[in-house]
Amino acid sequence: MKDKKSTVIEVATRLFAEQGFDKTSVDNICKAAGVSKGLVYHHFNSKDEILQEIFVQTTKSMLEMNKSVPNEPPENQLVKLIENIFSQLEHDKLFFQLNLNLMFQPSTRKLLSHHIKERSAALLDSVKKIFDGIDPDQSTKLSFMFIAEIDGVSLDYLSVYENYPLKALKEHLINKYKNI
Amino acid sequence: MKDKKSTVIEVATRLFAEQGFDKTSVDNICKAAGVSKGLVYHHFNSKDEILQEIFVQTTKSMLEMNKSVPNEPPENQLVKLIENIFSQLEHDKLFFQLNLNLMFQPSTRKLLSHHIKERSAALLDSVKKIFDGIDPDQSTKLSFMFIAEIDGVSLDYLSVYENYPLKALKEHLINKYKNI
Amino acid sequence: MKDKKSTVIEVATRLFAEQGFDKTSVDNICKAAGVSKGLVYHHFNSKDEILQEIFVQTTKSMLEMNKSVPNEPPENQLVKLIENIFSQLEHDKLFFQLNLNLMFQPSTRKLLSHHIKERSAALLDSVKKIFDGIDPDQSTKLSFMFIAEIDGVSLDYLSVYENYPLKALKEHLINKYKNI
Amino acid sequence: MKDKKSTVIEVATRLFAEQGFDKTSVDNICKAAGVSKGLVYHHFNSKDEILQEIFVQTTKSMLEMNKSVPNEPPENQLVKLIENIFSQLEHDKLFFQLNLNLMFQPSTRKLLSHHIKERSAALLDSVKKIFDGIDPDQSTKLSFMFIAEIDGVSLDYLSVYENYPLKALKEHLINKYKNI
DNA sequence: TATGAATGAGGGTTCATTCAT
DNA sequence: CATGAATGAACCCTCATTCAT
Repeated sequence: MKDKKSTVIEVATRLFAEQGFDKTSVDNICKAAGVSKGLVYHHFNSKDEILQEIFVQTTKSMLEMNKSVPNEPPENQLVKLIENIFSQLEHDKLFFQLNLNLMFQPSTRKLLSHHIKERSAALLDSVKKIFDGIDPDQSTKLSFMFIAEIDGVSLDYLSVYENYPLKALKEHLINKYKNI
Repeated sequence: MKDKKSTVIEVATRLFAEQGFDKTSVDNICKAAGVSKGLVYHHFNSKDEILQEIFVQTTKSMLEMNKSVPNEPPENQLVKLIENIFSQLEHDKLFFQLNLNLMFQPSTRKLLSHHIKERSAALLDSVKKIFDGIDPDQSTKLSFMFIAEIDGVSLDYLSVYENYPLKALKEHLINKYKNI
Repeated sequence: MKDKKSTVIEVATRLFAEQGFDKTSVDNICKAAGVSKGLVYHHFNSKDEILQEIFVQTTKSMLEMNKSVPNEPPENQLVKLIENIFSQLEHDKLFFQLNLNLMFQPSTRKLLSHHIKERSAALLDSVKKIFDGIDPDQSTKLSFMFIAEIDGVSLDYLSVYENYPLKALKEHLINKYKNI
Repeated sequence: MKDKKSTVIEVATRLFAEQGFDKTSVDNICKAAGVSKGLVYHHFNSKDEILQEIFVQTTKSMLEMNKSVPNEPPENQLVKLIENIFSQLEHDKLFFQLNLNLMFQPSTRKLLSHHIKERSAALLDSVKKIFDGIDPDQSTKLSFMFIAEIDGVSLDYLSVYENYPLKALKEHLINKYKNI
């Protein structure tokens, strides 16, 4: 049988993604997870702490996903990275949506500010390593631009436009970066 | 003396931006605006309605800001649009932050979904009109890409990275689009 | 009809006296006072604040009770004071019991520490003024002794011994002080 | 190594004295004592039972402290008793404070009512035996007065006045009783 | 003896909303 | 237009106690 603490984390992650952190009560989580309130507060000191644990786990899996393959030429790494991200985008919308709303909602932002900084720096670093192999002089600017493109597409796809031409934009970006 | 209803809207806008919609109570608004609860509920049927009125106003001023100048060549229009947006980004961070968190927080998203769709369509339309003058075959894709770039930069600048190289990215985009 | 805020204060005073502060829930108070929780929190910021308001009121009425009559000889003042206090002791046990448990229970002590200091100083001052008219050199010591006797009798009568010989001790003290 | 049950008693005594019975959770005790909840509930049936055991122990040591020396003249016994109590008062404030708040807080009062009666009667009895040797006709009244003086001084010293003239009052009482 | 996961009732507090004035 | 008292449901959290291991 699965660890109850893990169950709580899983359920909470889903509910936070679907309804938002503030609109998800601890009671919601308990009922959805089939556990008592006491159990939740036995494993976590507060609702905030549940969120923080989720964010840290999420960061780990994002970094895992973006791990570059150092032996390949940088252009290939970029292409693979793009393919990776777009594939995830399609298959785990909720996961990305959660991260967007955690980062932009003032209440959760404050709560996670330290973790957000760490994660962002790590992601930038990982992209910059690739661009250092392409154009060291402009690698910072290019990295920020690359990240902005990814973030912008994600945002528009996930939260703005229905019928978003995700595939077309993926091809567009792959074409742009494979011959950069 | 200023209209009390307008005062409420102004104060609510600021508080929603600073603290988030859910964490701002009607009482907060009343105290900050120096009016009574009765007054607020005389002008608005609910807290949700305050938010909707804010969103509609915000949409108007965003469209105003993005209004193209039809007589100029499309490249110039793009450049002017970019300059416009980046200038606003710098001078009214709170305004953009509010829009980000309203759109990505599930609770407010639902509330505003109709208005969000309208606004997004209008913005897309206004950009697409310009790209139609450049490359009608790809204007949709190019418009989405353009919007993604703007949105991504905004998002990273406003909510992710401290010391974001906003100016460098502005120049980068202007260079990209002025000779497209 | 009586002010609901006053009703809450009255009911809370009684319940705190009967059950203790910690064992009296806000819900208890609401039900006993026939008001809603919202009403209580509309008038008081917290349960603690209710207690503080009660303590301040109590202090006022204690000082009122101990007000000396400056034109009389000090011995008479002492006798009147003793008679006053013993009469109150008999007729308002709950009132004194409340004050005892508020002052000795660590949680309420902390909460009220400032008010407790003020009250104690005021009471001491009021007694010392009388003893200054009897023996200025020893007035401090005599005041503390007098207060200790009163406090000790109160305490033993209210909270220790059933069948306490309150009258006999009153006579004893009156005899002691009328010819001091 | 010390008995774990004794450790629990010691820790609980300290915490009850510092924070009050109601504000001390079983979990507080467990953590401070370095034992598990299961262990505590193995040795005690309930939190209340811990308190009762503490009170009984406390009573024993109080009676021990007040034990009179029958062969001496009663005046000397009184003086020795006063010196004993004041010495304890100075050196173990927490111990006395605990007893005060246990006796005056309604919730703990009820719980301990039987033990409180027993203790009080025993103390009165032990004092009365001395006064019987001085003035059998008035020994009851004198005993209650004596106890009231001691209790009043303790109460004011422990819980009311900072900078209490404890020594002066001790001398005052010793002078009063040594030539009674 | 000893652990700590698990329960569930109840605690203090917040808040959108209503309504008499 | 304007006030603010009043409601009641919901929220986060605490805690004495139980029990499988």
